[in-house]
Amino acid sequence: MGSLMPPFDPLQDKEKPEGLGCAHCDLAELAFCAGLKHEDVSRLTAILGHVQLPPHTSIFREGDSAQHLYSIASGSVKLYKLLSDGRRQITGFLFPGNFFGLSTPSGYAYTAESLTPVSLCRFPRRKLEALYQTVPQLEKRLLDITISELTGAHDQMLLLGRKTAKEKVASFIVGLERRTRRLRQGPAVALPMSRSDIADYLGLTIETVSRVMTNLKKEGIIGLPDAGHLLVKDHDTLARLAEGA
Amino acid sequence: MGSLMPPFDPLQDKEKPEGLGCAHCDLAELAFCAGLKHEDVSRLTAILGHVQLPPHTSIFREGDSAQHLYSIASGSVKLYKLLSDGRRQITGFLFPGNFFGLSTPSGYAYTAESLTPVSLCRFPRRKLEALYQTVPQLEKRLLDITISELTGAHDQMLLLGRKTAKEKVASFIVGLERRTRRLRQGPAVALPMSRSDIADYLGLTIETVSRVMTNLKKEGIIGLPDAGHLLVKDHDTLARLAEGA
DNA sequence: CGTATTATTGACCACTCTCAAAAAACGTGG
DNA sequence: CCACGTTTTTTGAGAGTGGTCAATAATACG
Repeated sequence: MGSLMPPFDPLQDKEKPEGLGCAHCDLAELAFCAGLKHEDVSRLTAILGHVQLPPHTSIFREGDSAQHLYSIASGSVKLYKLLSDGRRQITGFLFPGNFFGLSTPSGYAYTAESLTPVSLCRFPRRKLEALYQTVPQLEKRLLDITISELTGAHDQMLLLGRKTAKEKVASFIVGLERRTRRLRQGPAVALPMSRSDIADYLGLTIETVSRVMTNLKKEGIIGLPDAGHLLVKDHDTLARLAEGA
Repeated sequence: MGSLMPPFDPLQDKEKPEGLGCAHCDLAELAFCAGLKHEDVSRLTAILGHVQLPPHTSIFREGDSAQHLYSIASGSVKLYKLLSDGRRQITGFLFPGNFFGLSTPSGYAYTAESLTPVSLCRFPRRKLEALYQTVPQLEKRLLDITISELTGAHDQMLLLGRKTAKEKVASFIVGLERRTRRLRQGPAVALPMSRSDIADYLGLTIETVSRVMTNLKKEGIIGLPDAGHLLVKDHDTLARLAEGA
């Protein structure tokens, strides 16, 4: 499960200890550097640090005081919240170019954990906030990102509150396919998360997720070449299922 | 159902057609004017318009091109999304001081509708964005508001995906009580929304909401003096239920 | 390979939904 | 102000989707 998100070579980052990078970052147009002038990107580069993490490692926990913001260079990450008895809700799966760690004064609202080996850009919150004055574009960019995340959260609320199991799984696959489109070469969609993660993302059990996946496969809508990969065979039908039509 | 949110007098706004107000707006510390200098508040006042609406009136619809942002002066509002077959998810109930209408380039992500008679401050998006340059505080404020809404959305995802019917209703009551605390005089919490609205907010049916309410009442945790009002009798037990403990 | 973990499949069950009816609240007009 | 019809809420009986518990199969890993 180490090479599920292939487009970025972890070695690339390991070789340049700090400060470098970002110049040849393929993600320029994805990450929140998007649309910044070269000199402003340099200002960002000046304050960020690079972090490498193995899979299944906590990046920060819900309630921790929020010292950093993160952008994913390679690998994937999950965000989740827990109830006291262990029930878990995964609030998002993140991929290269995605941003996370924005918080209220009461600390991070969720736990962040690597799914695969990840390479992260880490921005000290204080320093980033100080940069707002020099690069006001930055704040605009963060607002846009946050609004876009809020919109996604609303979609997920509709999914969790009102969709059937089959519609939930279909929505998950459609969303995953879309969000990882530019990161793939082949037709197979990587599933870096476990069935348990998918279940906790959709408000279902692993058994139900497994049963629905099997049905979709039997109906010829998807293929499951191996655990860890998925093939969208009938995108239209899947999209129609996802919208509950 | 016309006077359920009593602390603000609709007449007050009717008498001053445009432009005035805001100076004696009790909500200064709630709304996004919070912490602005007097002259900056004036700049805001200069671009905003006042809107009065009767209950059960659409303010804007999902997908509409987003021309305005809104702040509630008095009354309450619901936000919701629909599936093609009519299934509905209410994503939020809003009260005086709350802000809504932030959107991505693809338009509003949800429909907004008045629950009671409402008095709104309406900000033209273009003009507000132009003000960012003069009043950078504004953008910071909007970012804070959006992050805070995103945090709330994550809480709601946990509720929708992982809480039982009883825990959902308890969470709803606790949240409503907290969010309307400074707007009440008496001990009774106003319920400006219908059972159907509550059901669509919690991902339940009206029957289940009604049954759970009846149970909570029989257990002496809440009181239901009349439809439209609710009394929290055992706040600790309710809060414990809400957290699933 | 052998062991541990994860995913699938099966049988059964329960929480919540559906359908239906009664009760209460609301609005309207006489 | 009350009678009436309408809408909303409550209550009840029964059903179904998805959950629980358990066993098997597949996969990962040392």
